[in-house]
Amino acid sequence: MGAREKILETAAHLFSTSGYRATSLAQVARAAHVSKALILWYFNSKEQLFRVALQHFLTPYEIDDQVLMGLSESEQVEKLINDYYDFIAEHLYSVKFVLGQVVRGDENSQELVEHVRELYRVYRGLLATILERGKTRCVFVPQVRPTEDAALIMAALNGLFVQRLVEQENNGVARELLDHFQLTVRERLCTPSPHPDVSFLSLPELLSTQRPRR
Amino acid sequence: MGAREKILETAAHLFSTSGYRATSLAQVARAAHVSKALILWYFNSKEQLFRVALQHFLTPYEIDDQVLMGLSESEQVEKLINDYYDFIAEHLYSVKFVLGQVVRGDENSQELVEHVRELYRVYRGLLATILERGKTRCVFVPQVRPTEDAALIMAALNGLFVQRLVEQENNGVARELLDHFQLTVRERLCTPSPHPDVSFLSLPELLSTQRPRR
DNA sequence: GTCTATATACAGATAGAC
DNA sequence: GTCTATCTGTATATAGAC
Repeated sequence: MGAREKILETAAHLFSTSGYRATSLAQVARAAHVSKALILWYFNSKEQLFRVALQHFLTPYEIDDQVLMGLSESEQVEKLINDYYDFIAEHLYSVKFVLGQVVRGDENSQELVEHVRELYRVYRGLLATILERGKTRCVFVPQVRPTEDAALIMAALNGLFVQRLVEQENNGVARELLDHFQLTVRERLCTPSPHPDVSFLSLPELLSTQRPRR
Repeated sequence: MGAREKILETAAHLFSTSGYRATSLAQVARAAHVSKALILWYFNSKEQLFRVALQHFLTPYEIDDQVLMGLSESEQVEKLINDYYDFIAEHLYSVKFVLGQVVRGDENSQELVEHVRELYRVYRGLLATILERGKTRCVFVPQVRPTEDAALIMAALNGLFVQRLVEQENNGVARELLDHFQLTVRERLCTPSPHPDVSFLSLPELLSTQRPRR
């Protein structure tokens, strides 16, 4: 790996974990085993280094909606939720960083935040579309309000992420909560099966009266 | 207002919006119309100024659970949700700051974050207790899992907050989402009335029937 | 391309006049 | 109490040798 690449990778990592101001060129230089001067030879200023380095963890922030082909609406929702969660878990340090920039309103990363904001909207729109389709196909309950419920699902997911940050929980506990969330979402969205287990709960029966076929 | 007070207020505001490192004593001094030396005469170091200034917006972070007296379990949940949301809306800039510290893991505000973490746990515990009681009293559906559902509700609330930050939405849109969330929570928790009006919206009536005495 | 040496600016903190 | 002047460290950035 060339020195330039090494610098970029190191900078992306340090900026992500410590933020712009808290990361000095000296730190980057030490961690990348180069001199400060070399960094400024490639990138003319700290700010430029920052911008270019951001592309490193901005590129993978793309949505691939091909993978939803052939799944039922409820499976699609389930998959979108899991994927979102997995994505955050996998890119934890950079997501944390972006959140930090959002919170601070740092002017150095306006473009970054805007990009993420856009991805966020796309994701939510995708969810809403699926909810809408599932609703018209009567796979989902008619009370579903696509836009609002999509926003709520996204909010809950973001909240689970924040919860994990605040509580400093390990992934295990958070996973359990996600499973519980998946369950809750299914119960809220999906039309109950024609032969519900009536033994205990009365709600499903109630709703089953207004349930047409697939 | 004395110079000391002026410094404290200015510092609290600047630290809250820009963070510890990004706020210099010179800035504080300029904004408070005093000299740097005076700041260090009152508070011996920048860090100490930071700590003392934090108390300014840490004090109001208390939970008053007396106000829940005389409400039904479902009303209690509703109130807790609204209060949490209102609190965040009201203390937006300091909550943003705390979130920023959590995200960054800043060692200068360990105590602050720990305090908030504790309040968060108490709030969640309170919610869980109410859910538990409502469940045994059959005001809530038996599928309710107090701990998990409380955590989920908190997560959704935090998520709504983050959503608002990311989307830079005005309070109006966020309010609508909160109302939709309240509705969703009620539908999930509350036992349906024995004679639900299935025609369109059954919920408000629903709640009025099952409201027992104190 | 990569380095050392250095310029320049600004941070937090101290000394001491008033 | 409040100030000006100054010290010291560290940050970004430049100059120039190799």
